[in-house]
Amino acid sequence: MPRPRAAEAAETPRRIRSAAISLFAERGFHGTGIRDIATQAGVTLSSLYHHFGSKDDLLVDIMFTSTAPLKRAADAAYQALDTPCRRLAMLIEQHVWEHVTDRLAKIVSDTEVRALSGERRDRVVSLRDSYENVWRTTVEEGVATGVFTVSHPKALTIGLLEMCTAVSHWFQPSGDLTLLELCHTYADGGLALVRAAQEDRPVRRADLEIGEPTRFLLG
Amino acid sequence: MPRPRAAEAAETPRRIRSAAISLFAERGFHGTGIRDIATQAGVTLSSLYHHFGSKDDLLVDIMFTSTAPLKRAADAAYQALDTPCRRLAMLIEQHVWEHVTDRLAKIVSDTEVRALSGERRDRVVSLRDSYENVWRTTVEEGVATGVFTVSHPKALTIGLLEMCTAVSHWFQPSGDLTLLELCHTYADGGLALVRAAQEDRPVRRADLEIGEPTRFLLG
DNA sequence: GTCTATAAGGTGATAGAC
DNA sequence: GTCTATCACCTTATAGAC
Repeated sequence: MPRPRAAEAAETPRRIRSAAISLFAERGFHGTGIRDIATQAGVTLSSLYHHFGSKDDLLVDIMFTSTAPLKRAADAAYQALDTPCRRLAMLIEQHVWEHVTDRLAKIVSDTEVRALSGERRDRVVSLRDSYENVWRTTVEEGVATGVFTVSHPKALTIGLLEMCTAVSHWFQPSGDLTLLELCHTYADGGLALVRAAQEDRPVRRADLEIGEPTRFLLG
Repeated sequence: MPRPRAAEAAETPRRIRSAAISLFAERGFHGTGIRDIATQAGVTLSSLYHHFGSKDDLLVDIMFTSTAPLKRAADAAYQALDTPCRRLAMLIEQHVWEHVTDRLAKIVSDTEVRALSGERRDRVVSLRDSYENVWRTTVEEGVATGVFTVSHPKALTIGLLEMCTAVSHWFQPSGDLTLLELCHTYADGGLALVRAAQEDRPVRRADLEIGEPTRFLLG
């Protein structure tokens, strides 16, 4: 018994998208030819253009397909959990989890925004901003209630986000460190980070008397 | 009185390098044409090829010129300071300082390694590894002496490094937050991070009962 | 050291048959 | 929906005069 035609038809764009993701992640958007994608997907050039209007459209499609689930999960977690600590921990763990399980698409989403321009770029940036706003809101509410103590919340929040994003570039699960352990470790790290200005913290920069950062840089 | 000829001659490659840095940072290596660089530097195409053997050579030159001072400063700081806390704080502050004051070259160094291959790539990666080894060694010594308490040192060290690297992409000095304050804030953040598994830390992931990261992701 | 001119091949995208 | 063939352009790099 043959598969339904609709399922067969939907298979081709999926293969094209998958081929584009791995090539864009490895060589970059401008480093990848439209022919390379077609070849790796096992279709001809014209077939590719039948499913995607342009190379730019293909990139936008990849970015939305990659970012939208993360935004949905962030909204769901924010709604379901009830304290800044719980929300931030879950945001961190979801972000890390997705950036490992869907790592190639995440690399493309996080490095190739600059390849877009105009309205296409605006839509992608807008979705990413709405996702990051969940993080920012969570941190701000933690600072407002006093459970987070950090001297410059915005700076550390974006730093924390980038730290979690970067797992796409280096992490490989092993016996030493599974993906789940990585998520837990980064959640604890993030919670420590947003309390970095706690008064009674034992090790603080100001007590070290190390001078300023330019001390070994100039000359 | 005219300038010395040597200084005039050395000015042209400097202008070429500067033009290439800003274009590679903005559009990426493959998104930048060799003609764009020549035009922005105010020289002809052949003049560019007289100073740099190829587009790849130009990229390698940029990466070495950008990374070498950071490695030198890291070695100097490691030698001059005497505890893991002091060394790590200074490594963080130097890294952040350089990634802001020389931000375009750092963006190129950090995102375009994939554009290289073969021996050129090996040399660049080798220099970067030797720099990161100073960080790794510092964290390991802190763990060995017990002043750093972190469940997975490698994972948090590379995360911390990426967090500091990312300042190139977003930070702009302002009245709210100067570059020096950013350096200090990140040093304190880093010190909090490498003590994230401290037994008596008040807010810990395990106490939050939030479930696992897939809770809001599947379905 | 810098120039003009050009080689040699890759690029995104389309036309039109089947 | 998929194919072959092709257009118009852009790319890195080099040749050879001055």
